[in-house]
Amino acid sequence: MSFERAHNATSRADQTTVRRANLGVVLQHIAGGESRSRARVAAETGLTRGTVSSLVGELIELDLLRETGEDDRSGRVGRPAQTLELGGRVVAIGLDVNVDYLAVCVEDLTGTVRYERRVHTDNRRSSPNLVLNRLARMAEKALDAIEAENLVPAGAAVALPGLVEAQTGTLLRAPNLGWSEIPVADELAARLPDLPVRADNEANLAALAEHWQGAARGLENFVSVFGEVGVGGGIFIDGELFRGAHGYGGELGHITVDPEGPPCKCGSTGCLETYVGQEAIARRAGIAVSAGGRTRSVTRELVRRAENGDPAVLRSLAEAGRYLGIGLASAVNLFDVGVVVLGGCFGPLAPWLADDVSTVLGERVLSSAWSGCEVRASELGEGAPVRGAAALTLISVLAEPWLVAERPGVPREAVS
Amino acid sequence: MSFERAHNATSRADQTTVRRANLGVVLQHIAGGESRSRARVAAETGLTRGTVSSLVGELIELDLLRETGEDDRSGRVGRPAQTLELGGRVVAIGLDVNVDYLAVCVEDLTGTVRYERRVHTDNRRSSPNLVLNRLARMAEKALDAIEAENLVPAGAAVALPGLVEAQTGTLLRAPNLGWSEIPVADELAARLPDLPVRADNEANLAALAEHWQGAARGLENFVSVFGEVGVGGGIFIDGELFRGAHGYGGELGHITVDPEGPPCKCGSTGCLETYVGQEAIARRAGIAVSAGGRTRSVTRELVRRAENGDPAVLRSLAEAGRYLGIGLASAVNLFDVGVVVLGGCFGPLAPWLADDVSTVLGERVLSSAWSGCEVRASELGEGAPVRGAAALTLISVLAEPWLVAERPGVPREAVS
DNA sequence: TTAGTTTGTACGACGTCCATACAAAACCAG
DNA sequence: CTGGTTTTGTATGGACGTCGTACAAACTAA
Repeated sequence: MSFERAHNATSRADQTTVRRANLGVVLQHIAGGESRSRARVAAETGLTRGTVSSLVGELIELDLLRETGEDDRSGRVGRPAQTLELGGRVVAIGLDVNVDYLAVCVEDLTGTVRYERRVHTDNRRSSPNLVLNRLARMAEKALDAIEAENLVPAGAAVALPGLVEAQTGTLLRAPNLGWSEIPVADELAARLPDLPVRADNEANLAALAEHWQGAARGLENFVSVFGEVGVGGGIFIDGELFRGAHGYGGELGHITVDPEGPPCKCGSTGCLETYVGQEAIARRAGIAVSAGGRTRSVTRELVRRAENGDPAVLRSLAEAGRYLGIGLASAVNLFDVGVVVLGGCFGPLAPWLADDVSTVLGERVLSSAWSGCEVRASELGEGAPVRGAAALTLISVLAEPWLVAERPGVPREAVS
Repeated sequence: MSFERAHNATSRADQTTVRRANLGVVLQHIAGGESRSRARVAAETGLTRGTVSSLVGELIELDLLRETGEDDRSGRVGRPAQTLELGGRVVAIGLDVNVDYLAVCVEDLTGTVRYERRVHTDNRRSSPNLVLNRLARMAEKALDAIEAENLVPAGAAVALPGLVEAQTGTLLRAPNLGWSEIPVADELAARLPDLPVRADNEANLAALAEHWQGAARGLENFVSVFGEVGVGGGIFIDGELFRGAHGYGGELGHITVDPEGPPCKCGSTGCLETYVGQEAIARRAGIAVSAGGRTRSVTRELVRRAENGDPAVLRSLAEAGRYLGIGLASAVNLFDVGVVVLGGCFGPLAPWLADDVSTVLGERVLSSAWSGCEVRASELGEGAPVRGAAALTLISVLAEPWLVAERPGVPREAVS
């Protein structure tokens, strides 16, 4: 199953093109909302009931839809509808490599988490090879659990804290991990036979997760900023993750917020990350950050002290909010979105950040007079990247359902 | 002819969908490049020769293709091809309202300018109504010229120096013009019967023009910065103009380059425009800018003095180059493009700007180590917005050729 | 029980592309 | 000059997918 997106490459169309498009339309319509019967889908999509019947039949064969048969509508005239529900056995695997943990999760088409594990290890001190071995073993256990429940994996994706070339799944550079030029997707694919593996930036996948099941549910356009040791950005435009030309767009952390500012690991000066990265916030707040310290515990300490009204912490967070606002304003001016989501460590800290961010956005966003910019806190927090990694595959399946038919693992005519 | 783009709104597909898509594929293939015969188009698109024949036949009927019959290939075996050429009578009108001039042009599908007029007037001192009347009269003269040559107008678009809601064609705010909340597209449509009119930001349209016939020909991804009194940005991603959620994205001029910088007209401080707007450059260079002075003469003066080695001017331009680099670096980090085009007044000044911009981009762009960012000077200069306005319609026609059949002005079966 | 309403399926019509065959127009070899 | 080869463009039947219509199924309301 290949996942390339032919965004603008106008390619020749065919009857099969029509069929595939309509399979996607029907599946997404049922996934997205209220319609739960063939007749309603037909009425709302404009397709004929006959056509919808045929499409639904194929989707049921592909194990992407189920006919539950229950219809609990009362007092309505006419033959009762056969209720359609999303998904049977198709699931996706999400993986996450961060500085101080590895994570895996399994999610089905409805967004329900069916399996989840998280292991805390300092990945800065291990070689990429060792870490990927460990992650592959975690994925294998997840695959065992999937098999035990008679589910079928449609694919896997891994979230990485660095610059990722999305097309090839290569990690170009992860300063906080100390890795560079690692073909992570290929390495994992070699360790996990018969499973398509993709790789993407953790901030991108966090944004995807917020759109899929989090604070940005249903939003077609928003910017999400993901704070950990580094600061990443995920940008959603027209219902799609925006990756830029090569696949490593949306790098919010290295927007210049002050050209005379402190030097950044990236080689530039005054990057947003040097002001609102976790280390910078902790340092200003007077909290010592050991080299091997866990990022989550730092955030917890910040939250604890902020709740107790520690003035140094409150000052530090206020400054962080201001700089976040400056950086986000540039992104909002360029992308013209109406919502900003604060994710990663900014999620728990949002109560002390959101107001300042909001104020600065009001001052610096050109279109704020017409369409104000709303600031929201992440709902998924630290778990967003793994969830987004799973969602990456699931969203592909919803958009291009026919691809699962071309997978060897998913029998076209399953024995059920 | 409606021009809405259903970007991600996966809508039901149909046989007519297939036909329309393939009409676009064939037309764009002939427009884009080398293929000039049915057989070659078939071979390169993957369609059958028979199907291409049928599609070409329809496109000829729509007056979008012509069979010139001449084939000057020598010494090649086989039956000679019937040469196909773009476009017969279909043209588009471009309009441009700037601070100190009005412009109109007529362009055909091959990108040839068939008519062009430019009138210098101080539009800051006139009411919007008066200016639009004047512009409409210029457009009418262009329509007369079109009719005299037996051409058919497919539509018009107007470039505006301000925030434009692209969907409705409403000018929300043009600080340098002193206009706000003017439904320019509707106003012009009312004055120009039977002609679909759209409106867009001048920087967006300048970028479109550079892609269509200028310095960014053939580039799928680039950022263009357009300097005049204000500073605008146009962003091209995946071969399409990026407009953002509401249609007023890409506002490069109001990226923050220094939060402690001077106040900007937009209400913020330290915007890129306050450093590299024409006034700022001229002021630092010691050139007086009168309130009603023409922007073009200021640029000419700057170029003249720079050529003579005026140190104040050279210092001012070096500083402008540096700040342009800082602002563009943020855009390049977010959009992940490989090329930057310097347009508007930055075009003629590029010899003194490009190196500094390039240097700063090398320092501040995160991915510069892998894919360096090239800086180019605009080829169309001041004329880019009008040309882009015409191109807006022409590109629509190439992508969605069937729309011209639904226009009353274009007879489906023309008498020829 | 009967009429009315809604759901899902069956079947023929239509549109579009594909595969194949064929005619047309050139070049090449002898 | 003539016949074979190559390439181009057209014509025709088949495959595929949606549409429109008709019809059976299942429920409500009177």
